[in-house]
Amino acid sequence: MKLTTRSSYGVRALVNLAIMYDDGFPVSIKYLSKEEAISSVYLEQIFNLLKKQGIVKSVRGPKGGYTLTKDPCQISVYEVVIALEGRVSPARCFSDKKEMTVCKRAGRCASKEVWDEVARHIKGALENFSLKDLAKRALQIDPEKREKVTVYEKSLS
Amino acid sequence: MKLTTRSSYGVRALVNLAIMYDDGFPVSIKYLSKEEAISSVYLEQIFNLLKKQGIVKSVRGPKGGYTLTKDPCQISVYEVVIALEGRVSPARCFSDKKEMTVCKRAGRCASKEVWDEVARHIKGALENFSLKDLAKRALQIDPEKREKVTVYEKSLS
DNA sequence: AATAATGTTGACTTTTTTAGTAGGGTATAG
DNA sequence: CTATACCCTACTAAAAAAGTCAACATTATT
Repeated sequence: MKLTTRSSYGVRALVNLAIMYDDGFPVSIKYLSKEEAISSVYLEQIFNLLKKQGIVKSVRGPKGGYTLTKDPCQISVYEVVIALEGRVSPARCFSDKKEMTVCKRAGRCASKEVWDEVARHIKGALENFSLKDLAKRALQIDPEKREKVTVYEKSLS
Repeated sequence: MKLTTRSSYGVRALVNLAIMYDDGFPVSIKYLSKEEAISSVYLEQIFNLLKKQGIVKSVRGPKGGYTLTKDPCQISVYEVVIALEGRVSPARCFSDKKEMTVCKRAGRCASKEVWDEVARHIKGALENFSLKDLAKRALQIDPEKREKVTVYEKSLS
């Protein structure tokens, strides 16, 4: 019942974009990878997926980077997890995307109903958090965060 | 965000024990592996874990097998999943068993709170299902189930 | 126009986990 | 005694996850 690092790295990185959203600066992989201590090459892959799913857009060249396509309060963690993980259902008897059933026994399987219910709960919980919420919380928790952001943004001007 | 086959196999197999609980017969791996179409050697491993966690007890020798240690209405799917999966938390920044934190950033990590919340929801959902519930449902769903059980139990007498 | 800082892409490698096998035990009903 | 169960410790193959590499495309700045 676990997430891959893609989701957790992805969410952590996106929180930074959310913090800087109003300022309009694109955020570079380099900054993110330093700030979150994640391999920059790996982060690139992750942002590739996020871009494909329309969660971020990119700006190339110097002072380039990524920005959110929507206001952070409109992006739920659920959306991000689905983009990076593909699904949220604990069992593989069925998938999130297609309503197509994989396991042949699913029709006569009582436990399928359990996993189904769990998936609904997970979805509900994840939908309840927006990137805005997390950004707010991150600033509360880490007092140095604001400062770091300011320094980075100044380096772009 | 997925479960391994251990949990789903385990739950499916245990539903059979729950159905036969009142009759007092031990259920053999052989029967379970046939009934649920799961490799019998693999199922043995799974029941080994379940036994270690005190969910089932075993009877050796001919007509032996496994039985539940408690009434099925007192065994939640959560208990089973924890026994087989070890945890229910989506991220690995912390574990279920020890309250020990693994990720160094956990203290300053806003997203940890999300995974925490999700874990609570998953736990809640899983605790809401007992093996008794599933047994009942399984009999509703599959009309032939009762018959198969009867045949098996007769072969033991 | 040159440069350097960025994103883009696809293939590659390594590590970890999952799922399952093999093959030897031990206990016990009949 | 023997067949039928559980018991235990390895081992292995396959898949997935995590991460790396290399070559390239775009663009702000000078």
